[in-house]
Formats: sequence, C-alpha cells, structure tokens
Amino acid sequence: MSVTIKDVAKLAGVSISTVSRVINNSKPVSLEVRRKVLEAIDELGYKPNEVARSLVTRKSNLIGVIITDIGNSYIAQMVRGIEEVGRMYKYDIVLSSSYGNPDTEKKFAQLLRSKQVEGIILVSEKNNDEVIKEIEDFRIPFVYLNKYYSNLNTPTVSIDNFEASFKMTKYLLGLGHEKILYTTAQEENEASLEKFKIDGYKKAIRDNGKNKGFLYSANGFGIDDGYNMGEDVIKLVKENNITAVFCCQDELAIGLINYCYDNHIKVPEDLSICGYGDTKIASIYRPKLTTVKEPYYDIGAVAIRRIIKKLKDEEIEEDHIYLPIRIMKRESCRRIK
Amino acid sequence: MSVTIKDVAKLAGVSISTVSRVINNSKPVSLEVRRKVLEAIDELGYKPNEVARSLVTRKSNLIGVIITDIGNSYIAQMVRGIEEVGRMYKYDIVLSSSYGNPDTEKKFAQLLRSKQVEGIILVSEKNNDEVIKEIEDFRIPFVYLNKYYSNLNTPTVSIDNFEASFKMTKYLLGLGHEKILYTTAQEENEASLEKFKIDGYKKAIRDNGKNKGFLYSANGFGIDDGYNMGEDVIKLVKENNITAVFCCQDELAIGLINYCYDNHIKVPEDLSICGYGDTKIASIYRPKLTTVKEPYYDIGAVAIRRIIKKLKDEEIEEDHIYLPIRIMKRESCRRIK
DNA sequence: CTGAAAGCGCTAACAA
DNA sequence: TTGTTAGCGCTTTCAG
Repeated sequence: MSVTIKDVAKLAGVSISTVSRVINNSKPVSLEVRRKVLEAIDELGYKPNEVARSLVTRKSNLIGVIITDIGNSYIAQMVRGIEEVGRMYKYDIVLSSSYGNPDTEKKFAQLLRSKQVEGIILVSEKNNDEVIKEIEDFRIPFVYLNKYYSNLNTPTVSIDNFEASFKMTKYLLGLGHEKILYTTAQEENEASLEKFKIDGYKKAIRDNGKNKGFLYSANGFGIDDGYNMGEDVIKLVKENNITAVFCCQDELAIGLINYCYDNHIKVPEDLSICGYGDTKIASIYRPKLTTVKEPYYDIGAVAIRRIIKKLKDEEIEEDHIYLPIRIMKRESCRRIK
Repeated sequence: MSVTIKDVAKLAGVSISTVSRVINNSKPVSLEVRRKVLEAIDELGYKPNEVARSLVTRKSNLIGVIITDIGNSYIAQMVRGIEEVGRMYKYDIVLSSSYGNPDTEKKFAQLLRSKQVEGIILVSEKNNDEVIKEIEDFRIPFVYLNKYYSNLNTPTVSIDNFEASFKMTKYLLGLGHEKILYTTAQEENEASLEKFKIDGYKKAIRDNGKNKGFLYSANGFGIDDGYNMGEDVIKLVKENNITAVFCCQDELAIGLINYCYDNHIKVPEDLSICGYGDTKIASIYRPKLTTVKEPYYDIGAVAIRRIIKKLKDEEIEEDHIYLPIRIMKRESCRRIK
C-alpha cells in the first residue's frame, strides 16, 4: 500500500488540504507549516497519485500517439520529436501501433480517449477519413501526420512537396543531367502527395526547356519495390540515355541502388540516383544518398507543440504548417559534363 | 462535458451500480435491464472513464517503458515487441526517452510510478544500479534490458553472448578464415558483456588450434567508431594477413565497411567483415552484413510477457531468460580456400 | 437481481 | 493562513 496525502497530513499534523497546497503551491502556506509538510513528504517518500489528480483536474498530462509502426525509422524520428518536446511541457506519450489497419486506428483512438489523453497525434500511411472524423468528434487537439497522402481540413505539418521536388530536380539539372527519370508510386490516388511532387519535377524540367521528362510508376514505396523496379528502370535508362533517377522515396532509391549493386551498375559512376525523405539510412548507406530532407523530428516536434499550444489556449497559426526543406547533396549523384 | 455513468443510469432508469455491472459483467443483471442499459450506452456513446476506473481498481493498464532513444533501430524493435504483446493483454505503453542520462532515467521512473504504471521496462545502455534499486523499491514487476552490460540479480532477457560469439567465430573458421580479428570496445568495464563475447571468440580460436587470435579495442560501439578504427584495423590486417574481422556490434562493422569503401578495399573480396546484432540496416546494406541475430523484437516481447505474467500471478521462470540466436550468413563474409 | 452508500486519492470551493 | 467538505467517475460492499 503506497503512501497517500492522508499519511502526510497525519504525520505533519495538518489537514490534507494544506498538504495539497504545498505540493501544488496553489495557496499561501506559512513557512513553518510548509516546512513540516515538506519534511513529512520527504520522510514518507510521498509521491502524489497522478491518477487521482487527473480525475479531479481533468488533466491527464497524457498525449496519445497512434502510429503505423515504430519500426519505420522516419516514424521513430517523428516520435522522438513528439516525445522530446512533449517532455518539455510535462506531457507523457502513450504509444499505439496500428500497423496500418484503419479499424485498429479507430479502436486505439477510442481507447486513448477513454484514458483521458488530452490530445492525439495520428501518424498514418493511408487516408482514413472515418478515423479522422472520429477523433475530431472528441474535441481534443489533434494533428494528422501523413507523408504519403494529404487530407485537407485537418491540422497537419509537412513540407511543401511541390517545392521540394522542384528544387531537387533543379539540383540534378544543375549537375548537368539532362535526362532525368522520376519514379513515383500510387500517383493515381486522389489524395496522393505524388501529384505535387510530379508537378514540381515537371515544372523544373519544363523550365529547363531542353528535354521532356520520364516517368515510371513503381508498385509501392518500399525497398523491395525499388529493387523490383530495377529491371524496368534500367531498361528505360538505357533506351533513353537517362543519367539520373529521382526516386519519390529513399527506400525506392536504396532498393534501386541495391539492384544496381547486384547487377554491376555503379552508382553514381554509371547512373546518378537520388531519393526523398532523408531517412536515417540515407547517410549511412554507401554511396551516401543524395536526397530531400524531410525533417521528421521537427515534424513531430511541431505537431505536439501545436497540440500543447491549443491546450494552453495560445494562439495557433494556420492549420497546415509547412517546414523548410533541404537538399542533402551527397554521393549518389555526380556531376556530368 | 463528456457522458458519465450517471447519464447512462438516468437514461436507462436504473442505478449506476447496475450500469457498472453490465459494463463489467461483474454480477448478474436481468436480461431486460441489461438491454435497456446497453441501449442507453449506445445512444449516448458512453465510454467509461479509465482514469476513474483506475483510481478505484488500482489498475492503470499502463506499463512504463524507459528507453535511451527510439532513434536506435534495435530499441525501436524492442519497443515494437513490447507494444505488440502488451496490446494483446490490453496494456498501453507510456514511453520515456532518457537519452542515456541516469538522472533522467530515475526521474522518469518516479514519474511513471506516480502515473500508476503497473510495471516498468528499462532499456539502458549504461549500468545504473541506483535507478535499478529505485525501481525495485516500487515493488512492481520490472525487467531490465541492456545489450551492452549485464546486471546480475535483476530480471532480464538476452541471448547467451558467449555462445553467440563462439558460434560466429566457428562459422568464420569454417569458411576457411584462420586469422580472425575481433574488435571489441569498453571491454575493461566490469559489467561489460564483451567479456563473454571475447571468451566465446577465444574459445573457438583455441579449439581450432591453428592460430592465436587478434584483439582490437575501439573507442565505442557506433558507426563513427567503426569508421575511425579503420586505419588501425587495416594496418593490423595487413601486418598479420588477417582475412576476417568480427566486430562486436553491427554499427562498428558498418563503419568499418564504410571505411573500406572509401579506401577502395573491397568487402568481402579483400576482407571479410561480420557484425553482431542484426539491426535493421544489416540486411539492407550492401554488401549484406553477415551477423549474429539478437532477436530484439522477441526480447521486448518476452520482457513484457514476463511483466504481465507477474501481474497475473502466473508462474515465472528464472530471472534471466535466454533467447536463441542465429548466425545470419550473408554477403560480407566469403569463403576462402 | 437491484439500489444505496462508501470510498479510491486528490483538488477546490467555502468557511473560519 | 488553515480546516472542512463536496465532489471527480467509477467499483464494490452491504442490504434488501
């Protein structure tokens, strides 16, 4: 049986309200009494029961985070940002992994709500309006994070994908590449962010004015998909004298480079390849991957910051927060004359 | 204002105890009344307040997990295991990242306790007896996970490091390597698991009987450390005709291979290199890394399973649970005649 | 089978 | 400045 406020009160010879006052600093308490209470607390090793506290204050100091899978390094980075700034404001994180299942997302949202979390961050990889509606019904601060699909009307934080893609293509062009292949995936999905990225790419190609672009559609965004598209892509490269491939995700790029490695095509000597995301592996891999940095840590940090602002009734900027991007110029793309 | 048990009771025309009984199935309730209550619950969209529930039942259904950094992929895997089996038993995970600071670990432990978590898993990378003592004082189920250092007398789950290292060395020997360098780090630390790994390596070398072993001590376990030891290691390799390097961690191996890549030494053609851990990158990297698989997911899963067993007063096996290992035979080590 | 009432540990009026 | 008291939303005796 753990020690409660009553025990402290008894030992200090005061009422429980007084004890409450000193631990919360909510009302003036005479120096003498405060000292006695503090002593009693110390002697008993008393720690307030946060559950009881939550019940009366209606503040759990908990923020629910629903993710697809912490095994994805970009999600781990986001969670890192979320946790770290949450911590600064004394919020704890309750983590739930949905593994992409919408029903699970919904169930977890309800579960979190019944645990009285004060806000929810949903990191999803599909588009799931129903869950979003459900969470919005809770009327607690909510941020939706999705690196693949957009969902208008829901607070979110991301990069400007059009601009990012435009800049990367410009960079490639600047390196002397004239024929650049953009590999996308699932671009037919209404809400896919690929739309913007393709547009950015096309705009840069168009601005350059020398060549038309090349588009290839992979089956997905994973390393395997990157590897599997290898044969098609290399064929395309050879037929059209393409010198650079801009992959819509790092994983795709890594998979493609792996395919090249296995088939004795040298990157970047024979072919320049860049990615998008700057996931952890991008800088570890050899050749180091040239890529667009999506600041995952910051995205998480800003997301929870927004929730906390809302909780504190601070002024909120617009619903969609855009974070700055950077082109990470590394080894996988070389300059050609 | 959210709907409470009172609202349900009123709408259903029964007492709150009856409502409680139907939601908990704790006592018989007549079919008719049950139906009415269920209807009311449904109509109001009632969800029990878990905080209030926790207060009276003293069960928070929360398990606290203190980690160093979710950015480490092996930790992400452990957390994945923890979360996934926790979920099966209806436990939620509260995550706290200490970034290796012992004071922070301790503070979080106390914080978690005051949030009434029912158990704690501490994933640490240093040895911190004080924190362990503190947590043990809580008298709640506790598991300590540390891939670098051992702490006797505290429940933990790991692999048998001696055996793992022995097996890997055997495998290298079997590939025809006679001169194998083992690169360690921090082996002088009393509690370091390196002791066991070095012993396993030495035993295999001794059993083989042909050559003495070679030991090199890096400055740490990271990719940078692996890269930085490159010069020394390659010198050692050349001077002694070493053909294989067994690194005590995957990161060290990756760093070393990166060094080789940058210095035009081919792996495995010129030198075989293997790691230890089988972190995510090991199978993505090219060449694919030959390594010892430490089953991080399972370690997390078994750890929380143990906590839940304890919570349910099920029988507990011994304090130290050993999980089976596997040698992942991949590309970075080749057979030599 | 059902309801009234006590109480989990704490905060926050309200009095004094 | 301090104590008394009424809850927060729920579970759980104890009567009936």
